[in-house]
Amino acid sequence: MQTKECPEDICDQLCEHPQLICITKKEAIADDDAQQVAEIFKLLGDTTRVKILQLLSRRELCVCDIAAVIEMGQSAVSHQLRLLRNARLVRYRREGKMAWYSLDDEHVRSLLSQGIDHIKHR
Amino acid sequence: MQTKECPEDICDQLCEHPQLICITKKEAIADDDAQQVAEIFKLLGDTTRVKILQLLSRRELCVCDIAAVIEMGQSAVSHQLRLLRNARLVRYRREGKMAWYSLDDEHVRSLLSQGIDHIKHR
DNA sequence: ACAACATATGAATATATGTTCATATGTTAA
DNA sequence: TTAACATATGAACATATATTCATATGTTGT
Repeated sequence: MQTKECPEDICDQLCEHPQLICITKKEAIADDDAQQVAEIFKLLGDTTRVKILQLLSRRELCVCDIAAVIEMGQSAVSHQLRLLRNARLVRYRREGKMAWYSLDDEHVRSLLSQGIDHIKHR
Repeated sequence: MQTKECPEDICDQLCEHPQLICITKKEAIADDDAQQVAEIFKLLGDTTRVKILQLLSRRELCVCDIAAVIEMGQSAVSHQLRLLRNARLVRYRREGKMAWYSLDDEHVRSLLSQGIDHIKHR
């Protein structure tokens, strides 16, 4: 982001419009923020993870039940759960041999349901 | 999704809990829907595209100005704009040599700003 | 028609990502 | 302790994706 004043826009001949660029740069999201935002959406940007998160948004489930419902291998599910866990989108608790997972991020619940709404209405 | 009744849950010995799985399957998102939802989030799940969409959410811009602001090559920007265009997240109009792009999806504007909020508050 | 320009696009490349397989870890019941 | 089980994880593989380079397309002004 810039802090200096924007020069007059000499342009209309040039493709790059200095003043417009200058103003726009000030409003631009910081690199680091953009990366973090992308990181969250990337996690929501996979069919398997969408399915898992949608299930977990309704109820707590153990790994093998998730695998059974979405019809994928235990290992694949476990790998995906690790990504979601690391990003703190889901939490889990151990109960004996089993691990019960649930959604741990209300923002994500909301983003997900908006995403689902989005595809329903168009 | 299932339509048949759920059997009694015999479980607690088994890992897979038949009744729970059955109920959960009925609530699960359809494969095709999950894929479409993931598709949208996938588009939001890249740093470059987040930057582009955030700029376009504020004002219409031409390709080379976008490139100047986010400091990337014209070609890279153009390729990304094509993805966004194909998914109808952005629209563009021609004005002579230039192409002016703007955001074309209010859901996406909302998702994006929620995503940005999300990383700000935590 | 030609040169200069803005944008688009195909091909190539490097990197990231998702799934599978084999196996490790840790718990329970006998 | 051992067997059975639920889950986690490393390695390997196949596929997807983002960027760059070179070049094509289409417009404007001379």
